[in-house]
Amino acid sequence: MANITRIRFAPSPTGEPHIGNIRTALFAWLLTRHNNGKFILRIEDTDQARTVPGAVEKIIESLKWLGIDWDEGPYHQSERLELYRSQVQLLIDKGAAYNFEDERGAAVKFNMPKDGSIKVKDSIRGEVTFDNSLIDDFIIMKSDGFPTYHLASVVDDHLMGISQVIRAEEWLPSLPRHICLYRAFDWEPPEFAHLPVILASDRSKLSKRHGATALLEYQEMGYLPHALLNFLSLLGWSLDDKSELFTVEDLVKLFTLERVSKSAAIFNPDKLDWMNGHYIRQMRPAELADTLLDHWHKYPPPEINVQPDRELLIRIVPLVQERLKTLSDAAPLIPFFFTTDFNYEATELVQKKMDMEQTRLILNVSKNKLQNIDEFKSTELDSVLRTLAEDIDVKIGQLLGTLRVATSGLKVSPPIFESMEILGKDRILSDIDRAIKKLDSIPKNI
RNA sequence: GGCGCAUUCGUCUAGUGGCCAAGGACGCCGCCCUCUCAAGGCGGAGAUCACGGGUUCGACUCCCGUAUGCGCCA
Repeated sequence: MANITRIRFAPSPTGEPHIGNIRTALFAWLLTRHNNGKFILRIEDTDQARTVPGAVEKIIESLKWLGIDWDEGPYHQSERLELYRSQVQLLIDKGAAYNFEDERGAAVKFNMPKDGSIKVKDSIRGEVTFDNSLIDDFIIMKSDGFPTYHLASVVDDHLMGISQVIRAEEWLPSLPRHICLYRAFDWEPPEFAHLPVILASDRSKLSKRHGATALLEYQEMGYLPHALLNFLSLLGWSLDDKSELFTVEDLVKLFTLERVSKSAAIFNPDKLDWMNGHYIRQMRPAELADTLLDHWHKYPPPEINVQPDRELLIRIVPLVQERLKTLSDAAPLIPFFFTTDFNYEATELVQKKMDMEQTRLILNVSKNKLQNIDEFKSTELDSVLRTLAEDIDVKIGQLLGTLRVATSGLKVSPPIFESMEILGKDRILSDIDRAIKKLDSIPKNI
């Protein structure tokens, strides 16, 4: 009731945030918003040696891309050193910590209880138990004057009023240390939830050798933020036995820790592709066109080297929409809409079970028929060319196959009648002329 | 090595003692549709619920052990 939910995402700026980091952020954020709480971003940069320049910017960019917003922060632990020092001094004064020295200099260690055990309730795993005698005294303040993760995170979580600590499973073994720290400070510990990890397909930790692991790489590859968010939400959480397509609002409404699973999940790119394609198919043409324009602006595709016209693109989009798994799939399908300068081998004009003469015939008679069409509409093109194929006794697929290459330069293309309508009569006729010339240039050795 | 956590179709998962001779999704296979590729529709294969003991009238579901995986510490 009066308990206000305050949850933090506390990444270390040691590189680009990967899928696992962001999934943790997502779950923490979903729970916060579900409870109408405050979400806090805290940068844990107390390990100077591992801090990577630019990492904070990448963290922020990643979160913003997915729409994960925060109410406070980013706080930087490196700016709170005095605070940690005074808290450590407090512990020393109480006898809960002590100075010690080794070859690297003077540091401070925490005095772990030497016997007994710690039982803690984890919101996901239930009660977990640790034997104190197995845990050594540990460093809380390093010789460089920086606190360790253990000290800094406990101090900050308490002082920032964090109600639930949501973090990855890898932190579970250090939970007893943190509990002891809370006790030494005489503070009430927050609730803890340790999320299952995300693994690569060989069940090992996700790493660079498994391909894309950084979240922003998925942006570059043309995934939609909503698809990624939805997909990630299902890695370790589920609503029931059926639902899997959720809006962000649904997720916020439905997400609870009770439905988070305990076991590690393997990242399955195939399913992500499917989901991304699904959300692409659901977009309005203008919406997809704008999304593509944005994507191309940020990651210019090699296939299109002009600035595509938005209105034209809106007409093209319905032809390719259902053929896309990612935004990056679009450009290779449509360069011929933006240039007549596409290239292909003359032999590609010749369809299976056809020869040069038949191909030449197809091109010539098609040209004649097309010339006489006044309404250059797909339905008209459809019926005219279909009739033509029958008249000259070739399969419609063979006829269209030749025209496909002639007008797009592609063996696999968007639907041909609709494409021709957009391209217009003049353009199509000149494409066919070019094809005929190309065909004539083939040395006759068949 | 010690400790901790986990273990249902290839993968994500549903399942909280009888509704499960285990359901859904992705992927895969087949058929239909079809101008290519897709999308879509229909159907199929795919899990002795890691293994072994208990508890119980009854266990995927509870307990113990083993194995394996992952993590943390050194």
